[in-house]
Amino acid sequence: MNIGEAAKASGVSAKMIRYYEQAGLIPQAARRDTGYRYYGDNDVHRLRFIRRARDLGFTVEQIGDLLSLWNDRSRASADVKALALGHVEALRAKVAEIQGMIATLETLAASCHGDDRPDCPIIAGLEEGIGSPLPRPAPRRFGKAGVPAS
Amino acid sequence: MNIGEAAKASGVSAKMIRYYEQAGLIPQAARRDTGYRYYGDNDVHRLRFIRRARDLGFTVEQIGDLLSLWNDRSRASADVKALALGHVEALRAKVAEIQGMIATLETLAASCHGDDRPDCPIIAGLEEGIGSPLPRPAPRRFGKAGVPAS
DNA sequence: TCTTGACCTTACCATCGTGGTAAGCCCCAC
DNA sequence: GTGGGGCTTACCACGATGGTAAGGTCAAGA
Repeated sequence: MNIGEAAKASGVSAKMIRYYEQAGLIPQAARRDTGYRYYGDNDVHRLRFIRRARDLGFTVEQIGDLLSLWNDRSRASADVKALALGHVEALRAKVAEIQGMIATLETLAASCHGDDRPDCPIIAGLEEGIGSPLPRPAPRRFGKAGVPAS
Repeated sequence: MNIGEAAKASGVSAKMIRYYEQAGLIPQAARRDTGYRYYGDNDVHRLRFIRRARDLGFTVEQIGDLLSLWNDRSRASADVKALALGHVEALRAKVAEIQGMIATLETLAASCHGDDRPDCPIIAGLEEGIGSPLPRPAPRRFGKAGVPAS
């Protein structure tokens, strides 16, 4: 099948299929005489795997590792589990970070009467520094690759 | 003071100060004869405000709105509160999304014995589709601008 | 006075995953 | 044979941030 059909069958856009190929996540697709890529069921299977891993928040790089593990029929399941649990830890850290933001915002919002009057503790909180004067530059351990945007 | 001092005083890197200026978040800085930008205490105050808003996960665009509200001494506190609570909603959605990922991963990991043997339900889950066959393209309502990377 | 090093300037490039666009070729159905 | 849709590559864009390079400036010390 052509790339469009593979896209429909796998849930990965044609655009992203080309990107994954270029990124080395999937092998170079076979080509027809015209230059069109063509795909078989195996390829779609692999793409679906990738799609699901993305839905679970793995980065493209991590998916590369997962694919290696998938293809290595003799690897220990412990290796896979370690990768998965490591990712869970990263996700949890992200959640904690966001929940900290939520808590601060809710505290501020709770003390804001939210009516016609102009004075507002939310603005004041941003001005003055909420709890600590400057929460310090944030370790940013999960920057960029932490969790995909969507 | 020069940009470096303003950066230290505000917790915003010189790089980002220039970026915020270019993005219209802060007005064009005054310049010395040499072309050096210089800043006063007001500017640092504004930068600190921005810094804290970023720490709370507001996007640069939203911070623009916040700054407008800050500068508009006659706006209703309700306007600020609405912005803040809207953001809280977006953050909560993000948390829910990530927690869904965590739940799935933990379910998979729990059923993986995690020893030397190669068979692994985590890989199988990615292959077969975890719960629903294809979780469907994800509404992606909070893409890009949802929550900053770090 | 000259030098040195720290600071400033602008203009680029990279990240990460995704979407868009444009120019041009290909294929199938009518 | 023609039209519309699919395919190709090669670009640009996003958002927020960091990096680098090439060049101007400033202040302190020799």
